[in-house]
Amino acid sequence: MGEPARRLGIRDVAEQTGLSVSTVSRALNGYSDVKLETRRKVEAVAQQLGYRASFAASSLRSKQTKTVTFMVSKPWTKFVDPFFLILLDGVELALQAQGYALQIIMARQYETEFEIIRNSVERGRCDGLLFGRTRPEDERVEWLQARGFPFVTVGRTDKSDHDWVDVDHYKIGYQATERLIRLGHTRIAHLMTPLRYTYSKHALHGYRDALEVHGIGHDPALEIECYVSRKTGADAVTELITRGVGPTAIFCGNDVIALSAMEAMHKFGIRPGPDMALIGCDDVPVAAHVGLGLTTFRQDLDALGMRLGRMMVAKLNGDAGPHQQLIDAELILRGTDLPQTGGRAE
Amino acid sequence: MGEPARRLGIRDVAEQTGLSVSTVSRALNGYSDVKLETRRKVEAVAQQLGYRASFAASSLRSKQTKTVTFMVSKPWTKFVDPFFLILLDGVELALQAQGYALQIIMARQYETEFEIIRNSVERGRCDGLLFGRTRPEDERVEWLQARGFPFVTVGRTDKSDHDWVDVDHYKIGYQATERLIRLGHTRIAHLMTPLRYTYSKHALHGYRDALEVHGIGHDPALEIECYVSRKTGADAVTELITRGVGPTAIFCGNDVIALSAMEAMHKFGIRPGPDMALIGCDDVPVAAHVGLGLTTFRQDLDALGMRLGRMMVAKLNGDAGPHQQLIDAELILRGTDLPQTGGRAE
DNA sequence: CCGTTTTCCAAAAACGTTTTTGAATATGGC
DNA sequence: GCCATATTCAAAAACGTTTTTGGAAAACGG
Repeated sequence: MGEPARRLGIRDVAEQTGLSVSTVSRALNGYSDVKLETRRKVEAVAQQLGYRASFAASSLRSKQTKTVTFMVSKPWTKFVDPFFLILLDGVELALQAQGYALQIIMARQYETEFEIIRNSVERGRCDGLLFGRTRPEDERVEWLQARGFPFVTVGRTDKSDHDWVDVDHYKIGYQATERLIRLGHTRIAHLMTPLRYTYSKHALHGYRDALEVHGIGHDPALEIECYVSRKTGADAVTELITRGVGPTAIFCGNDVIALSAMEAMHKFGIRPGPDMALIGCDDVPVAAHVGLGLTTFRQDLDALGMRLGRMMVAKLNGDAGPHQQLIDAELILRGTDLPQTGGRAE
Repeated sequence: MGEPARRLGIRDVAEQTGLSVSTVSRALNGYSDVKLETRRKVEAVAQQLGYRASFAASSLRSKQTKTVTFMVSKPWTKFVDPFFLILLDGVELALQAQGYALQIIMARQYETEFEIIRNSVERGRCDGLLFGRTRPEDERVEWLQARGFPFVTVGRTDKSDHDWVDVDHYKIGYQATERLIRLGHTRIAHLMTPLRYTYSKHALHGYRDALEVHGIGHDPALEIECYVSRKTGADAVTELITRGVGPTAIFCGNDVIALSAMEAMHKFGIRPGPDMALIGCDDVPVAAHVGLGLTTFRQDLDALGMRLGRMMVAKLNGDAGPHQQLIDAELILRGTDLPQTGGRAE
């Protein structure tokens, strides 16, 4: 028999405070043309009533959502790559400091990513977009650029005129390979992350350049592309062993591949480290605790995330750009980067 | 000098098709009072123009967002617990099938969770809410119940009249403990997840009940609460060893704790398994590959997620409920659940 | 062939804000 | 004391949809 439970609206605050709706709105949104005393009263009443502006209404009228969407891709979430998660933390921090909210959305597969982006952008569900796993020719980037919608990517593309942050995978590939060469290795395999991603190519170039600089030619049989499920690091190791192409060291594109590779080595009775040097990338939590400790590269993801967030905010505030940031990874020496022994069985 | 680039609106579709705005809306939303031929034409034009309804406008008018928010807590994202991530996959699948979108939002700490929920609900940013890490007395649950806002939790509270899905941690605790007792152990420690969470208490009860049923009293010195950073599983093991309370087996509330415990054991020269039986919970990806293989419990998270999603949809569709689902975990026997040897040094 | 129902569409109201515009009052300079 | 300006607020328009309401034309029943 009661009221039909209307939504608590700005009108209620206006009535309760004896002011007009417009004044209440301006008071709550921090405009300067409202007396301090009035603002106080409005805030008090709003607080007491528990009023908050309807998101739909305010974003319809003001044409901004004060929200940034980060799109994550499924393959990574499945195999629980900490990469994006830790990144998100920094992003959120940076956005929040400027009054923006972060909202995360999952994409089941690459084909749907584009659709998700279109939907988010065309329906006006966010003011800016963040995503990773960029490809050299990335249709998402092209579409967003054409529309002039604000976005920052984690990773580069072939186009250079958009905002991005990225880890210097070229340097990682170069440093890892050089480290292994210095340890006396000459037959160094590279278990690559999927080459469709730009960063995989960067790592590959670093790897090849390091070999070349030291007078070692690269051998296609030692370069194997790995995937999350189809062909894992273990599969690649099996391939290397059974084919007898005889590497004595392996540089893996990421730790998941390295971990998987280590597992296969155990099956073959090969000790990661002493029998087969190994360097990974990402420094996943278990890397330090597996076997002798996996030598790998650590990235300051918190910093990367913060930069990502700040770049987004800058763009949203009208800063033209393009802003681009390349950050270095740090080589974490542990137990698996051992010298070439030569005295191995076989 | 061109047009000021107005947003593409439903009006444009109406003009292009020669119909009224209302008819276009009804056509696009699948109402039955529009001729098939007309609907086709509208859809074609909308498609061609690339029109999509403004989210703000449509949700303002229709009072629904067709969106469900899942709130994840930071501690878990930091330590990259795959738990919620895999869960999310199932949730998304179930929601999407019913035309709902899933949006994820991070909470930096528990204090902000409540604020985030209030903001999402009061500003009308979503139609339903999903979250985990429930506590026996959970203010989030109470507040949402009082407001009558649709939500489903992952985990139970002391109130029984709301929707939830949960893993039967009582049974896990009971089974793990019983397994260790059957192996001859009588001094069985329990490294607990934080007791503020309901599920930790369930596991503890299962542990204690199993002991009691087999005539073993529980020893407070063997029950140690572990946290993600402050007091880890390693710290707890150190405490157990240095205090000399002499357990021969440990049941850990989750695998992260177990992994950390194993690390400490190595420091003490204790072999997980032979010297100290160990059972974890969650079956994180590395569990199978660490040492002898960690014996643990696997939960069908995909199924749990799907149920969670379907429950949410049911609630959104007006199904009264309450719906509650308890799912069993499966004991995965690997290498660390070994019999009591008795012949250990000291 | 007339009255009734069904089918299909359009006009207008409504959603809850923010922004624009304007106006009353207070303040300042001289 | 008067004009110009600053301060503070209110009325009304606008945002882009969906929903409500109504009405014309078509189909139907007898």
